Formats: sequence, structure tokens, C-alpha cells
Amino acid sequence: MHGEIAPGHALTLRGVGQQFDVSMTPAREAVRRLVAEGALSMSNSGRVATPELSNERIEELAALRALIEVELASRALPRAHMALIDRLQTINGAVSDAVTRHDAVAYIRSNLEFHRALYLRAQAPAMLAMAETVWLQLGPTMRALYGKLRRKEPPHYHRLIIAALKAGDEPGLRLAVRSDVTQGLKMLAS
Amino acid sequence: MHGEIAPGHALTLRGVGQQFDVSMTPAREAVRRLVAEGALSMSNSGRVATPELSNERIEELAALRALIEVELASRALPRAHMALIDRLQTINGAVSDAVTRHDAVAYIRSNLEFHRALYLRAQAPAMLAMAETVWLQLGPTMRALYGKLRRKEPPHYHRLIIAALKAGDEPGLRLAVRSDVTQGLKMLAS
DNA sequence: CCGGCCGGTTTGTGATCACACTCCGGTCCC
DNA sequence: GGGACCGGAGTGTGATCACAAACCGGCCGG
Repeated sequence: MHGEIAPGHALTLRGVGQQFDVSMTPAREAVRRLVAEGALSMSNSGRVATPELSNERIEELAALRALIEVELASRALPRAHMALIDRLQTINGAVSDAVTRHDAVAYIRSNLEFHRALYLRAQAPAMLAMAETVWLQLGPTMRALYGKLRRKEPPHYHRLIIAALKAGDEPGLRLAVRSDVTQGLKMLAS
Repeated sequence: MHGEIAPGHALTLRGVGQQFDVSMTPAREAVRRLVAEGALSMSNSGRVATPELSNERIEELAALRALIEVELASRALPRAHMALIDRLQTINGAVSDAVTRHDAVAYIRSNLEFHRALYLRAQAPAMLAMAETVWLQLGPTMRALYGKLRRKEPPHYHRLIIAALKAGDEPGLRLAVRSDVTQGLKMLAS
């Protein structure tokens, strides 16, 4: 999810097992679960690797993010108090730090933490789980994407999200979330 | 997914294994995968059962169905030719049959087949997989729901969907799909 | 020089087993 | 009579093993 593994990287059950000091059995369960969630792809011979997503699939996943996360943000809006906004601004500072340090993994991790903190207020665990499943599928690709576009400035749309939250502006919030989610992934198609 | 198991029904690894003439290992993988997808719930002691969904969770899942399936239908619309509409009408006949036979499982199965046939035209496998994950989570609940409302007539909104497809009416299609998806699940909250 | 073949090695699969924990029943004591 | 206790059956977990298939070298023939 955090882009620690590049797309197309192969994994073996015995390797994963050694990495976590367990036998093949728990490693197999974990890997199969991640395959079921779409986080890993399995060849027809059972070999497992991080997926290399096609542009069509990336577009689909971006559309899913837009659909689900806009709804989550919308549901979180009436429950968003000042404590949440403070927390979002703190996390946003971590995002900026990661950008200036050119730390892709930290950037992805804190960026997702920003979104999760907001969506937790929606009190919609099934929807949040769905969104996280999409994040999981996009993890390796987001890492590759970050390498392509050399970001210099912290995310612009996060500020718009916070502003819309403060103003209680639901249409503005929906647009800001949609833009933030869609923005980065559009670059990859070009 | 098809409501063959009632909510709250307990499963054991050895039982599932015997049912399919395999040992515990494949049974465990299958069960864990279904847990990962939310189709089964696992107690903190590892016991597995079909979930008994709260009304809040049902509302969330219905909202997810509405979000995703409306988008899928919208994407399928420009690709929908007469062959698809014929097929949908045929499947709709099976739905009606199941209703008159009071066969809950056949009703759920053919109803989902109707939706899947439409969404397959959207050429969006990731979105379809997401929708099917939601169906999976709702399977046992849909069975219980069918028992509560004694349907007599075949689904009204399916006809609206077909009519909107024929007319190329996108707003009408979106509304019809949203209504069809939301309709049944709203009853459960009351 | 290139492509097909062919061995050894790696890898996933499924079965089996020992173990710890949980659950559920009866039983005993207060 | 009711509730706590206790023991056995049931259950999930993780390790290990045998096996089949896939992969990846190098080698040989054209």
C-alpha cells in the first residue's frame, strides 16, 4: 500500500516466510489474502508478484477512488470539528516534509493518512475498507508514479479540502477530493 | 453470494474440507480469502461464520452498490447493443420464474446475473470486481431479506433499466439502476 | 549465430500432525 | 436451585514433508 515494493517485483512463499520468521503456511495465507484483495497478482502457475497495472486499470481505480472517497468526505463533513482540521493540518505538514525530502514511501504513507483521518469521521467502515482496498491495489504503481513526476510543492488540493471543511462547503469539498484523487493518477496515462 | 447460507451460520475448516473432499489446508485458504473479502466474519478466536450485518452496514453496502453500479451502467450504455438487451430480457424471465417459484437462491442468482451481464459491457474489470465483492458481503443478508418481503411480482426496475438502455437515456438509466439497487435493501432497515 | 531442448533447481500445493486454545456439557458445592 | 468449576471434545494454527509443475540455466543441432 505504501509503495515499498516496485511494480512487477516477484515474491516467493519461502522468501516471505523467512522475512517474517514463519513457515510457508502463514506466508501462503497472507499472500493469498493479498491476491484476493487485488494487491498482488498471481500467474496461472501460482507465482506471485506485485502487479504492473495497465493504464485502463489505473483509470478505473482512480474513478473508484473518486466515487468512494467523495462520498466518504461528504459523510464526514457534518461531523468534522476543529480537532479534526488541526489533525489534518499536522498530517499535511508531514506530507510537505516527505516531499522536500524526496521520500516517496513517506509521502504516500502520510498522504493516505491524511485521507484516512478525514474518512474515519464518516463512520462508514465498509466504505473505508473499500477505499483502502483500492489504495492497496495502487500502492506499487503510486511509487512508480512518484518517481516520474518530480514533485516540488506540497499537495495543493489538500489545502482546498481543509478550506472546504472549515467553510462547511459540501460541493467544494467534493470537488477538492475528486481533484486530489484524480490529479496524480492522470499523469501516468500520458 | 447467492444466499445459500443464512446469516450467522458457523463454518469449520474440517467441515468445509470434507464438503469438497480436500484437507484442511485448501479449506483454510478459501475461508481466509472470503474473510479478507468480507464475505465471512472471523471471531477473535478464529471461528468463522457468515456475517449478521447491522442496519448501518447494510446501508453502507447499499450506498456502495449504488455508487459503483450506477457508474458501471453508465459506462456500459454506449456499448449496449440489441444482443445485450435480448440477453437481459431472457435473464429477466429467469428472475420472474424464480419469483413465482418462491426460490430465493435462484432469484438472487438470476438477479445478480442480470446486473453482471449489463456491467460486463462496461469493460471495467476492477469496478466489476468491486461490485461483486459487495454482492458477496450481502449474500446471506439478501437471503434473509427475501424471506421477509414476500415478493409476488418480478422486479419493476429491471424493465426501466432495459427501457433506458433502448432509449439511450443515461440519466434515466442511472436513476433506474440506483432505484433497483437501493429498493430491496431499504426494506431491511424498517 | 540462433532457436529448441533438457537437465537441475526452485516453487507452489496439499496432506498430515502436534499443540494450544476455545467452547460446551455435566457436576459439584454453596 | 443456581452458579462456578472442570474436563473432554472440537477447532484453528503453524510446521514439516512429499510431490508435481514451472522456471532457468547451458548445451546441442541446424
